[in-house]
Amino acid sequence: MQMKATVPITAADIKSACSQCNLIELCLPFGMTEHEINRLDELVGTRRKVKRQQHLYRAGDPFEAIYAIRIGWFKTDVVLEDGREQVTGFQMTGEMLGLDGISTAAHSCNAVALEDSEVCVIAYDKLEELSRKVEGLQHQFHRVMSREIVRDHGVMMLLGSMRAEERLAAFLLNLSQRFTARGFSATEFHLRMTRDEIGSYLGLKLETVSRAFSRFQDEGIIAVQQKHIRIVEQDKLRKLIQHPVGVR
Amino acid sequence: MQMKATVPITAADIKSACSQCNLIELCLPFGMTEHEINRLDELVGTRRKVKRQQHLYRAGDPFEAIYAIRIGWFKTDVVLEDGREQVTGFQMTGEMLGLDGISTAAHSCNAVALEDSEVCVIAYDKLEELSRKVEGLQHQFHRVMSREIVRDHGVMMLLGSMRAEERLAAFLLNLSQRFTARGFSATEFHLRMTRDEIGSYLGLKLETVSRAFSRFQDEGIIAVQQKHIRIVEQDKLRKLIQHPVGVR
DNA sequence: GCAGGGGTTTGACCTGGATCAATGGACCCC
DNA sequence: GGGGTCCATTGATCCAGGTCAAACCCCTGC
Repeated sequence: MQMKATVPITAADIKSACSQCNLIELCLPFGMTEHEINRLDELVGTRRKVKRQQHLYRAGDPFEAIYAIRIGWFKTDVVLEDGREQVTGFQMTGEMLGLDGISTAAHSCNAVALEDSEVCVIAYDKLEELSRKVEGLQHQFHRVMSREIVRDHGVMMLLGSMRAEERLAAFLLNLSQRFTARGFSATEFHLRMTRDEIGSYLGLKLETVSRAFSRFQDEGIIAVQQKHIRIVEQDKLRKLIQHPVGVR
Repeated sequence: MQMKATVPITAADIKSACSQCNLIELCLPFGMTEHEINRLDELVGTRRKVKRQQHLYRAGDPFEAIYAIRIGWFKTDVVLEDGREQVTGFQMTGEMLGLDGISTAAHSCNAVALEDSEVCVIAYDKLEELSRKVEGLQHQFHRVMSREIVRDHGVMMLLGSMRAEERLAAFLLNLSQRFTARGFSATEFHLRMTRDEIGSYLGLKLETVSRAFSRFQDEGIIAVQQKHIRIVEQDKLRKLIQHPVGVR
C-alpha cells in the first residue's frame, strides 16, 4: 500500500466489480446467488495488469492475495536449486492463481504471464472474513481449491502413467475443453506457451513435443502452424488416450 | 445413517474428541486455540476402522465427509479406463483424506488402507458450518488444502524433472521427515506399501524401484531388508537430489 | 531489404528405464 | 510343518524418449 502511493494511479489499478463482470460463470462467483455476488464486490479490490514475461508473484513472496485471471494466460512453475524448472500449470481466463500461498503464508511457486494479462486481486484476509458470512462464497472457494487438487491428480496420472503422445493428446483435449467453456472454438486455437514450456509441463523435452506434433499432423489428427493448432479429428485424439499403443 | 441402524454398534463406531486426542499438533486442530479445539468436538462425529486392503472411499462415491487418519496408512489412486493405476499419495497419521471430493460432490480417487487403520469422520456440511463460526478452524482447513496443492506440485517436479534414483531419494527423505514430525525415528522405518505402489507413485516400474534400492544399499546409503529401511547416510540421499548425475 | 535471435523442426545416435523372464524369500493359512 | 501366494530381486534385452547437432522459419528492428 505504501509503495502504491509512490506511483500515480493508472489504468492498471481500476476498481473491479464481480457483479458487472462477464466471467461469473467461470470464476469465483460461479454458483452464487445474485445477492451473494453483490457482496463479492466488497472483496475484489483492484485489478492488476501483468505484462508478458513478468511475474505476478514469485516463490518466496509473502502471501497476501489470490488472483482471478480476467484477461490473458499464465504459467506456474517450481524451480529446483540446480535450476531445473517444472511447469505445474497453465491458467487462463476465469481461473484462480495463488492458492499455493495459503499453506505457509508465502508463495511456493512462480506465476508468470504468457501474454499481456490482467487479474483481479482478492485480498486473502478479506476473503476469509467474507466467506465466513457468505455461505455461497465459502463453498465455492472450497470447490475451487478442491478442483485444483483433482486437476493435480490428473497431471500426476499424465506424468506417471502415460506415454509421450498420450500426454500431448490429453493436453490438447484439456485445452480444447477449456476454450469451449469460454465460448471459443474447441478445434482451433493459439497456444500461448512454447514447446519447451509444454514439454516441462508434460515431463518431456521440447524435441519430443515437436515430434509428437509433427506425428499428429502426418496422421491428419491435427494441423499445426507454429502456435496455431487446429484439431481435425478429436475422436482420434481421444482414442489415443483410451487405447494406447503398447501398455503392459 | 439408515444403513448404520442395521448393524450393531461396535468398537468401530466410537465417539471421538479432538480435545482429548494426542494428534493435535499434526492434525486439523493445529494452530487453533484451546477454546476453538473444544468446539471441534461437536464436529468430529465418529471414528471408522478400515481393514488393510479395504477402501475408505472409491472414485464416484458421493462426497459427504473428509477423514483424519488416527492410526494407520492409506494410499490414494486414480485409475484410467484401461486399468492403468496412478498412486497420487500415501497418507499417514494426522493427515487428511477426501479433499478431492468437494469439487464435484463426488470422490475422484480411491482411498485404500495399507494396514488396519482408523480415521475420524468429519461431516463436510458440519465442517463448513463450524468453520464459518470458528476462525481458527477455517484458516487451518484452508491451510490443509493449500498444503495438499503444494505437495502435489512437489510430486509433479518429481515425476516431470527427476531421474529414477532422485525420485526414490526424495521419497525416502519425505517419509523420514514425516516420521520425525510424529516422533518416530528419522532413519529407521517400515514401508507400508509394495515396490509396485512406490513405483506407481514415482512413475517407475517396480523393478526399477527394486534396483534403485539395491544400488543405494550397495553404496552404503541405506540398509534394506524387505520393507524395513534404515537410512545410513542421509546426506548422500540429499546430495543425490541437489547434485544429480547428468542433467542437461 | 537484411541481419539477428528466439523458437521450431528434423535427423542421427545413445541411454535410462521398461520389458520379459526366472528365481528366491517371507508370510499366511490350513 | 508344509504348501501356496504374494512380493522382491536380479539378469538379459529392448526401445521410447533424451541428447546432440544442424537447419530452418518467423518475427522484429535497423
